[in-house]
Amino acid sequence: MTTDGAGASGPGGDPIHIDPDNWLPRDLAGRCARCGTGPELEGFFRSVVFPELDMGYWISEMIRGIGPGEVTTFGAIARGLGDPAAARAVGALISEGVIEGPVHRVIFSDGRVPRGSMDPLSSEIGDPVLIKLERPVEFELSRPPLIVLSDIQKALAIRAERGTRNVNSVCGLDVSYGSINVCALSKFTLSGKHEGDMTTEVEPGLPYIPGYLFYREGPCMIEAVSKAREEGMIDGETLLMIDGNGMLHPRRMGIARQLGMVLDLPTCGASKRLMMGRVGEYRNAIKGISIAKVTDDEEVIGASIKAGEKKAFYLSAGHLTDLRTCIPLVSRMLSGRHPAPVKRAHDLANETRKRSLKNPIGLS
DNA sequence: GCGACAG
DNA sequence: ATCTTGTCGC
Repeated sequence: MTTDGAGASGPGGDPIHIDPDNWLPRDLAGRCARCGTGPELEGFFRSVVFPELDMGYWISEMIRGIGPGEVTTFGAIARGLGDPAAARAVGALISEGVIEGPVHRVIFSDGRVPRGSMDPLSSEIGDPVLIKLERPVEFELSRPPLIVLSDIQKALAIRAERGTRNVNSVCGLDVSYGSINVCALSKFTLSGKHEGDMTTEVEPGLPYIPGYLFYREGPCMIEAVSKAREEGMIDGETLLMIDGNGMLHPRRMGIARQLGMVLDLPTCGASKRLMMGRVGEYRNAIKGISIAKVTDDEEVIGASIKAGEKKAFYLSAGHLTDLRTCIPLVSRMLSGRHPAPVKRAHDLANETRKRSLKNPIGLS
């Protein structure tokens, strides 16, 4: 890693250049495109990509170049990382106190100073009001990590198999976060009968960044699914139903589809909030269920499903399945507003995490 | 006031 | 997602 000392990017100033030679291996997207499927692709993520997901380190290396009297913003750091959508995640990491370096020199883009940074900034700059007049330092990374990660998603989208696979059961999958993090799986038959659960303690990858959910929860879920496979709870014809999106994603590679490709399993996504796209006209389906298409420029990327007058949820195909297959399947197993498998996995993950606070040896 | 980016 | 009192609804 090298930086160009100067830093001050006042009017006409240069951004801080960073050439991270040890952050992420070179040409990860290209390697992903050339990588095989099945265990080989899973191994690529487990041993090459996931160990590199250290956003705290990336941010620390960036802000160590901000000198006394200079400031930058949460948004500038996020842009430097490759996606402005990461601004809140940058703020969250800094407020957690896990970032090394002069974190007090990171302010809001409107000039406000985060709580806790006012005193150290005042002694460096004088009147904090004048901070507004400073031009925040920008960053230019030769290989922005979030660009690398989104390029991997694009590479996967290009090589994605479009066929469908026969399904013999459905398994909901969700993670609950706290002092410990718990991943839960809940298996159901195609007719909606509950068949079993599994929970396991996990470690997340990146913090949550919209569009990159797979890099947060994927490592946890892959770990949990591997375990469930070993125990015979799921096989190649188990449809994984994930709390999130599949095709309903800016790069058509939401967590459900990316996880499905990596694990070579059929997957679909069910989310509570619409991430993108336009909701069409609702049409009545079976048993008081109404359904509308979710489109992005003519392309159908998902469906909005409403049970009765309840709020809708958003279903999208992941890997080895399609909406036409998923919609009837999911419609037959609704539990209130949501599909039973994700609802149960969600509740189970939550309960298990909270229960573990009182009984630290209670995980299965 | 607008836009509003899954968990 | 999590942090949280009392409250509303099936």
